[in-house]
Amino acid sequence: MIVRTRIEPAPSGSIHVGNARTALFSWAFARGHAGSFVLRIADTDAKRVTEESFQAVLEDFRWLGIDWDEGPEVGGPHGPYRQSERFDIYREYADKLLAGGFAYRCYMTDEEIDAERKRADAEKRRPNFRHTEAEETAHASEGRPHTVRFIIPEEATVTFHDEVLGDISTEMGRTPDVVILRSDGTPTYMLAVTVDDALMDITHIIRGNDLMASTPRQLLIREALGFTEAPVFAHLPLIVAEGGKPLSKRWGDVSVRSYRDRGYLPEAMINYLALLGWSLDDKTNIFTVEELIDSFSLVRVGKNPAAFDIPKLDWVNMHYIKSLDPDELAARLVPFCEREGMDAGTDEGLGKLRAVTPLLVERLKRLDEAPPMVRFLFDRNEPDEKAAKALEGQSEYLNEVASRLEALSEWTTTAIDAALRALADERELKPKKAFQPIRAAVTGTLVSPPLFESLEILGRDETVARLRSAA
RNA sequence: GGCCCGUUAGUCUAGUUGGCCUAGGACGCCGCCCUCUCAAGGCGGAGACCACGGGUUCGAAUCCCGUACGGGCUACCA
Repeated sequence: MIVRTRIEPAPSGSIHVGNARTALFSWAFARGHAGSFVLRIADTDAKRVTEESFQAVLEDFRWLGIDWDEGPEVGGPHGPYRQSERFDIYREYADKLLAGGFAYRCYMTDEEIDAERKRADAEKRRPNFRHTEAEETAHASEGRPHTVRFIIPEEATVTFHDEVLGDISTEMGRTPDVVILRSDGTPTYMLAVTVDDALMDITHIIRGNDLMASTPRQLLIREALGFTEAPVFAHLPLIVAEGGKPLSKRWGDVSVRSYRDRGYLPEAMINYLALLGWSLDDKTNIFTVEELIDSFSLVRVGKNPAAFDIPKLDWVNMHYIKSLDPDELAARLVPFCEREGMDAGTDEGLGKLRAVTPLLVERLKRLDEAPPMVRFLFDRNEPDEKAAKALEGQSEYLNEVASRLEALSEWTTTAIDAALRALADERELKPKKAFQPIRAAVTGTLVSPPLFESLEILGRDETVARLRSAA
């Protein structure tokens, strides 16, 4: 059997980290089994889907390094891969269901449906949305709009095996007949996903646990449609916020894009996401995508929800930042610096960044932390409040520092270091007392990369000029 | 209300067939060291009666039952 997995995102802008994790596992599973990974766009509710949000989804996957063998832009033998382009197919299957007596037209208005739901609830039974034959003919001749509902056999107990959760058995007695075609003739998720998974020969349906409840219904539809071979199911534990609450916008940023914008590396996101609900072994925290693919297995996926923990993500990200070589890091820093108004994309700008990266690499958790640290190389900024305070009454000292630096025979970190320490010794100043005013004068802040190295990179003329002007 | 799922430290987890678990690793936290700021790094530490209550067993985090708590679904969203 050739393994085929898929991810089916709804294109509502940048993907949710939970979807990214699901995609990652589904993808890793396919890759690890020399199978195919299909990207299918769940845009049956086409009204609010924009081209922009569709592109955002593709871009997020590309950024993460998750590629697809079949799907938008690459095509494939089972296309099209946007459900909005497959409506005819779904209608055809809905007709089959109708013809086979597995579905019926429901002419009820929203009000009627509401009322029936309330009644059913009070009577502790499932709601009934069907019509008598007479009603149906009447409604049809009036041209009343209708949906198509799939009949859930009341006595059915659906059983399936889940690779993560084990055997699941569900009694369908109170599950209402499910809408498969909306009144405008478009299919719902329940129909589209079932038909597509079957038609596209998906062998392993790996998806979020929130969709587990829909599995029995999909199995029933599948069976009614005559698709005899059932796929393997694996429902992944949900990713939640601290306290086990749903990871919603309310909690904070949940889109992949927002993490990208804050300077998380794609390799770090992949690594961290893989740690949510899965583990390589009892002690490995850091691994490459290749290692993930090689060792990923559904058996090792946990059952319980995982909380998204930013501090740990930061730690993983820091690890990957450290592993970048200086040129690579400098290049990745450019957009973040430009965003903050620095002229970092030029040869000169890149040169400055390249020079400081060795100093930054040990102190960045996120790429977006770099701009404030390197700003002094691009602008002569006004001292901030704390820096201004550190400069008070330091005129004479700063002028002396400037003179000493001017007198240096060579402009190197070692020479600067020696000169400034010598001066501090002469004046019996503790290092901190001696160096903070200089840092304040030159960088405009009390927090910067190591001082002597920073001065060397800045250059003698600029350093001296800043010292004199702050004095 | 109904159907289904889950429950190891603040967090992610290891714990595959019950004994090597006096529960392992990581993040975070605390302390010390290093130190020109901020970090990083090194060393050490606290933190879990394995949700709770019953069983089964010579022996249970691991098996069974119940309870509590949490979550998902119960849409003409996916």
